[in-house]
Amino acid sequence: MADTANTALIPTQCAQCAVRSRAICGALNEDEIVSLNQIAHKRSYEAGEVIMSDEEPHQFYANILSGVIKLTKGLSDGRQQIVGLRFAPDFLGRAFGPQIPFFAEAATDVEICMFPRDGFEKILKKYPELEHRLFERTLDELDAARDWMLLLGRKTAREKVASFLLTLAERAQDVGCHHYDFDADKKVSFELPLTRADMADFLGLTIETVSRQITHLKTSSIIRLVDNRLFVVEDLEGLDVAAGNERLNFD
Amino acid sequence: MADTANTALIPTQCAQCAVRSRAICGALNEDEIVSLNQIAHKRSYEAGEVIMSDEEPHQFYANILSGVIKLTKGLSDGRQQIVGLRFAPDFLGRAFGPQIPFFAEAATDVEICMFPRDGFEKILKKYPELEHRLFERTLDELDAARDWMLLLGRKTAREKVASFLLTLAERAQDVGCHHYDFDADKKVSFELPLTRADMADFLGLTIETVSRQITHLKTSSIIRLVDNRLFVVEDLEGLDVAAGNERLNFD
DNA sequence: CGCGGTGTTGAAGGCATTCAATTGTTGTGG
DNA sequence: CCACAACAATTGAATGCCTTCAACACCGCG
Repeated sequence: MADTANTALIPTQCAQCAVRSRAICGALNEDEIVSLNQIAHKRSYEAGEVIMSDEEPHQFYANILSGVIKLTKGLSDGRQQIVGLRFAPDFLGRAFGPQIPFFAEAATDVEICMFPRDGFEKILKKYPELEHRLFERTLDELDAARDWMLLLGRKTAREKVASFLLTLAERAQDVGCHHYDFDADKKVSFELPLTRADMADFLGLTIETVSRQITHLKTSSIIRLVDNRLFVVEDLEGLDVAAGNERLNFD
Repeated sequence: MADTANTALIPTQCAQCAVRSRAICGALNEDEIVSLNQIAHKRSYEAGEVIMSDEEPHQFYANILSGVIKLTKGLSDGRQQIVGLRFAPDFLGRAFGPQIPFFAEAATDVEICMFPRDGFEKILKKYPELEHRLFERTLDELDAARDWMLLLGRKTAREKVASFLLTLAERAQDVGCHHYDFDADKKVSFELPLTRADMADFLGLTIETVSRQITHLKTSSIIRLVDNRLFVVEDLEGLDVAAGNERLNFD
């Protein structure tokens, strides 16, 4: 039976893990985490490396410890679409079916905590709470995917770019890493984890169009770029309007 | 009646249900189905009626018995995007969270088998297999949503329309209701369950563009229209090529 | 310094949209 | 049965947004 609830039982790797409470591991109690930790090991990837492919079953599931992973689908003539982005405490892998219908590729340098397939699936069967947690995450993913469908199908280039930046800004606010507050009034700032090409593939645009829209947002004093990757939001409300979320009513 | 001794336990409504085996109910054994049936009742909607709204929690979950339901999201200025289509044995409602971030609207006349929220959630807690089944469906939905993101972001109008028709054609083949085989060689045919306007909202296009692309597919002898809703696929391979899935390689 | 990778900017063209008009379909009442 | 209205779908012409093609700027690195 389960031992006395004792934090000392938690493996040091997990105790020191930056994402444990927010990752799916947060659903587990001490001995559950022990059994998961027993099969886990860390691995890192460099930007551009393929982590999982749609061509062969993935041999592991994983938590993302740091970095950003892009999920991509492509057409035979080379056109590509990013169908999902995974950040730090997110889970990687399709439960129950080892086959995933997309590529998972490191967008930045990435660290993951990986669990071999068989072992993880056993644990998944054993602890329903874990499956439940995965289910809820999947539902959130689906919501996000639907938001994205609205963006891809109905928004203009300007709105697409603004929406994406807004998402990143909100993320930065939530995580509390708007580390870059030059001014007294704290502007939100964040590091873009993607190249312009990736941004284009995410938004269903071309590189050039993305670049032009960023320029436009700059000249509108809605955002400012410290460098190509570091964005400062000067006018959050303006960005929201540019994203097409709020429309001023002058009727 | 092919079933064994216990069949008598199954409520008549369920025994006669056309979708039972394929719906989530298929995951349940006899007494489970009894308890679900106790809280269930049928209801029908006319085309155009809103079934669930994002403004208030939905008071029930449901199986679709017949008809097609469209899930829509919109921008404040009226632009709309269909983010999902639900057909006959599909499930409706977001598990665990009664709030859904979209509208569910009857695209055709619809019949559903509805379960009050509280009761269904209790049963869901009680029978893990039911939750598991819902989870797997959610994963499939997510896959479909990602396919659609690729379509919305990267395909041309021609490819979009062709892809959609191809999906419907495949559905018709699977279900085995390519009822409309004029000729000896069986051409796939199906009834379009949407107006041109809905099609446009699904594909991220305008009504006019959808119409033009259908016309083009007609003049290319890839499809034929018996009437505005009844499509016959004359050249399935041609449709596949038009959809951008297969590209002939002349390299 | 030259080079590749990444990002920006400019000009021309194309594809989908917008605006507008017509045709086809359905249902209702005279 | 037909006229008529209301809606759905098609077709045409013109505009516009995004793409395509091309050139250039920027940056780190050998």
